[in-house]
Amino acid sequence: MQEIEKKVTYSIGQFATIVGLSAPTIRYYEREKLLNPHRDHADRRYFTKTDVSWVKFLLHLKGTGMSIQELKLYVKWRAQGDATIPNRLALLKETRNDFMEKYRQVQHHLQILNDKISWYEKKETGASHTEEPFGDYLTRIGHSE
Amino acid sequence: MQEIEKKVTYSIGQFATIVGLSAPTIRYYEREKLLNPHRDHADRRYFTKTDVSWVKFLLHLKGTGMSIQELKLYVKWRAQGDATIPNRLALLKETRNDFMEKYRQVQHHLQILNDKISWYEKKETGASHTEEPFGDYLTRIGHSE
DNA sequence: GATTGACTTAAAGTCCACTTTAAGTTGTAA
DNA sequence: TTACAACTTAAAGTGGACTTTAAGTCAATC
Repeated sequence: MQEIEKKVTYSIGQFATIVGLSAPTIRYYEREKLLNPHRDHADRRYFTKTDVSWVKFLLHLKGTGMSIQELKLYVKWRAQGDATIPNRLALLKETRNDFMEKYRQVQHHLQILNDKISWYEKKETGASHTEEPFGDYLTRIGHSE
Repeated sequence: MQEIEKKVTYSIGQFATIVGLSAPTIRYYEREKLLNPHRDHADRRYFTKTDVSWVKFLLHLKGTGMSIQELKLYVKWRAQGDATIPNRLALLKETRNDFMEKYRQVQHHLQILNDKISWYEKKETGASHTEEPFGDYLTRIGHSE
């Protein structure tokens, strides 16, 4: 049963749909050496379930802020074997550090956005007599800046 | 005392430093009509504390995912007065919705990144006999995909 | 056997948010 | 009064991550 499953392959179009990218993007990733699909007798790419997992993993890394260049580096190191594990680990930890920093900032941005929405809602409801400036409002609720 | 405070002004260079942008970026924002600073007798821009608060607020919105185009729209509506409050509120709420969606995705990306780091750390420590593939590891800890 | 749709390539184009360049003006300090 | 830093403008350039174009190949269906 698993023997049968392992033979499943996808064309670039199918693969692109599965992973949520466009076919040109898949080709672009291949040019950047993030992927290297198999080729059939007519030189057409085909992809396996392993490729699906792999690109999904890359997209997770990308989603935490890694650039294409950093992904390339990671992929290069990976191809060089276990000796580069410290390099890869360092890269991932740095990525996580940068991510956490941005994450904190973004939470603050969200807080201000929420405050502004509340302020507008209050203004809409309270009609005319509610004329408190947004800056004062922020200070009052303890979110100055 | 507040009378004195109110007269504080900043040159574009000082202002840029305060808000954490470059002077050319400030000029760019002005071209995009997000800002409009005062001018002195020699046609040089000067900025007030109100401008500082305003650009900081814009940067909070930007930080939640609003594009320059969306900020321009917001600013345009703002200039049109209270009649556009519903428009602004709708824009901010849409921004928040999009933000929350991305936020959830990004949390998942982070989880996978963390898992990968743990997996490498385990591999580094456990040395040779720890040969569990990452996919299996994810499944085992309940973070498949 | 012709049409269709999905594939192939290399190269050029796009979008966003700035950044840099080039040429010139102004206020202060030596 | 000359040097210098900080400002002014319009326009061109940059970087990242794709996307589009153009010209062609191939396999399956009518």
